[in-house]
Amino acid sequence: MRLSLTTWNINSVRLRIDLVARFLKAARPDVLCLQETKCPDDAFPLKRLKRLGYVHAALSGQKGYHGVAVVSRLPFDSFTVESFCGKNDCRHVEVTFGDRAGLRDPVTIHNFYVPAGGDEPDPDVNVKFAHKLSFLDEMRSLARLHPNGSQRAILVGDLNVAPLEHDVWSHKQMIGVVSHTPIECEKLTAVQKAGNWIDVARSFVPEPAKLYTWWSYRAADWRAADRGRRLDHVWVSPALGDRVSAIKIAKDARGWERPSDHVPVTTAIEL
DNA sequence: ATGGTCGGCAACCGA
Repeated sequence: MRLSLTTWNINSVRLRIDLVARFLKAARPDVLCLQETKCPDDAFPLKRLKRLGYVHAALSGQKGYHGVAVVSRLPFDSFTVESFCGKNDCRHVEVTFGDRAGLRDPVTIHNFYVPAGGDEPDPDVNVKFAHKLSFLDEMRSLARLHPNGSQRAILVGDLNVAPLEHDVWSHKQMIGVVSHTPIECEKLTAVQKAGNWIDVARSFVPEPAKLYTWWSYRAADWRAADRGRRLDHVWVSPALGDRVSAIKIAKDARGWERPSDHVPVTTAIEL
């Protein structure tokens, strides 16, 4: 069986439900992982998604800020949420597909929304940056993010860090900008190393090719400037390393009407 | 070097 999975920071799922529908009709992934839903669970547009065939949902939302969700055409066996830094701010949800999806060997999917970290890259004066660094430290030490040799796991989401030199339009000009500072790049890499996670996008498109998933709203012409960053990631455990058959970054979605500043990233995995 | 734009929700906060 082939599982296709999309991660997308939607920046308000209610405002952009028509764009979600447009994407799902065209791409038909089995699983959609959303971040920044900005939507309490009881207001999540489930009916619309069900009509599109996504009848299973794992929601962790709240009013106004943050929020993550996994919607799926396949049933999952379980879902849980993890809290970080002593806050319940809806930045993680995890689902496991197994028997109910017809899988003998289960697969766990972690969907993350890492704190953006504010503007000032100094944890002593900026509590948001301190929170981001602590969040990454907690991710690194969380045992459930250390899949063992045979465990099949996927970690996706808006990790709000562009860790490699060519994950930003200008390494030199971005080195002091939150999302690409050395300390957060090191901490995200430490999360990846601690869990032996494979960076799927970079295994298909190695450096020095530029690769972005986000373009700022603040550019007069985002396409012409092309000052992007790779903030959205798909990682797989070693057991799935040679089973990823494709990855696609849907850059065209950035040009849709009233778009999110992030675009969908879709992976296909042979299970 | 600076300021530039969004969305939620009703004054700013978070991105």
